[in-house]
Amino acid sequence: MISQTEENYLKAIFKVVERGLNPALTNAIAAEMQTTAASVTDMLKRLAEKNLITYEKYRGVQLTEEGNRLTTALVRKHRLWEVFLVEKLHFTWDEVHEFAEQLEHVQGDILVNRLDTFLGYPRFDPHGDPIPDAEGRWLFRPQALLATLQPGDRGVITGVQDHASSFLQYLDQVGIALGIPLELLERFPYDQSVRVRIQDTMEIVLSEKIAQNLFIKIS
Amino acid sequence: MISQTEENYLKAIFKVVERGLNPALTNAIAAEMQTTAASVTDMLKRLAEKNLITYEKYRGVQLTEEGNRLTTALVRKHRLWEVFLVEKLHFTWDEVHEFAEQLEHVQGDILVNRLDTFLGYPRFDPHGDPIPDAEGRWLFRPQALLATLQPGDRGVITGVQDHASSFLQYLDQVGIALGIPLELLERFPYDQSVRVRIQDTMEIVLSEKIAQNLFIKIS
DNA sequence: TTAAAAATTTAGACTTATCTAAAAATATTA
DNA sequence: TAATATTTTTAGATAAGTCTAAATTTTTAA
Repeated sequence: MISQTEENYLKAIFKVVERGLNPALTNAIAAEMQTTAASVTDMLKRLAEKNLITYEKYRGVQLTEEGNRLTTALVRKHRLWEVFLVEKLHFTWDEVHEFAEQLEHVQGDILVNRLDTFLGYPRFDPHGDPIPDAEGRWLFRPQALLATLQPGDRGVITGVQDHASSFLQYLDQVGIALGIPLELLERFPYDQSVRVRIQDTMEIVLSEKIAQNLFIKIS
Repeated sequence: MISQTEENYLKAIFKVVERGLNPALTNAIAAEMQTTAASVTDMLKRLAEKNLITYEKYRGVQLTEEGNRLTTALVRKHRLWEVFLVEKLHFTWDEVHEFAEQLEHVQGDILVNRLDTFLGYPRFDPHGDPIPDAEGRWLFRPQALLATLQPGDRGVITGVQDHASSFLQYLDQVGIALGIPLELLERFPYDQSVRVRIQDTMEIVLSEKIAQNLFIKIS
């Protein structure tokens, strides 16, 4: 058996690694978990004891195969519940995180799989993140940050890197949502902000920070 | 804040009281929670400290108004999730308890209320138990145990007292489900078993134990 | 009404998860 | 490469929730 706290640590390690830090270091995990390095060290010993991570003192940790399997299942649950919350209960994409954080700890593979069926086997969550299937397989799609596109590039908005409510609400306000066509018109060298056309009609200017957090699938 | 364990104790107290023991005694709560009397005593002190129960040493406990409000909300959540699991995810009525036990601990009033709306404001769960509304109001309906009916009485099956899987699966097997018409044909004095007609067509014999756990709304 | 039985509480210990403060190891930079 | 800064671990405490065994209170029955 694995506790909810242990599950949260596994996810934190997964996120740190996903962000490019591999092996994941104690302080990075502590920041992700919003706790102290001492608490993290304690937990890393427990997780290593359970063979969910490999842990080398002062050198950081990596998920084992079993740790990876568990973490993938967690991410799958989290994202499927997010789809449920948005599509069935009509929450907005900035409201679902806290609920999904709780729902992901509900145990029982059959429940997740029935939920998956009920939702029609979605492969991406409301933020555009991929949802692994029941066997833990990920479906990645080619996408690039808006900040890396060149003027003239066109595509469709496929995801967000930052999940902060304030960011998502801003996107709602300016009319940006997943699936919307977008064309990069020009980049202003002074502050790296970009002028884009969305929905093939409206033109708006987005700051570099926004462009650094929007994923586009170039067509 | 209230922990999941505290929530489970509140529900256990609620069940013991519902069953007719008021105030609820330590041993009855211990049996319900499948733990020791000593652990229960510890927890009763904590719950009394938080003003969720009134606790008199050696004399048992009662829910306070606040304790009752919290417990009602828990029962509401549990039963609404059961409806979701049966109606949307197509689980059977004997499969839903364990999942609902976990889902009921997910925090956030708005989530429960959205779920209620999504499900169409059901007032009874898959076992026929009433679901309190968002204001904590219960809707009771007149119903009697099959064991208390007289030959010639007719009605509709409205609920089960026992929720054990084996009982529910037996009912499935003999064709008994909520909403089905039933007529008591005769009671055999030897063992108090009953012969009934269901669906206005099929005749079956049910043991006294079954009759003691089936609720009928007499028409 | 008093002795025995049953129920309940207390005492003390254990586990998980957390913290602060101090010690140790690693990394950085002069 | 030696001194300093940073990171990480250890040591020792605390709180929640649990347990067993012993003590206490209440109930039952002779």
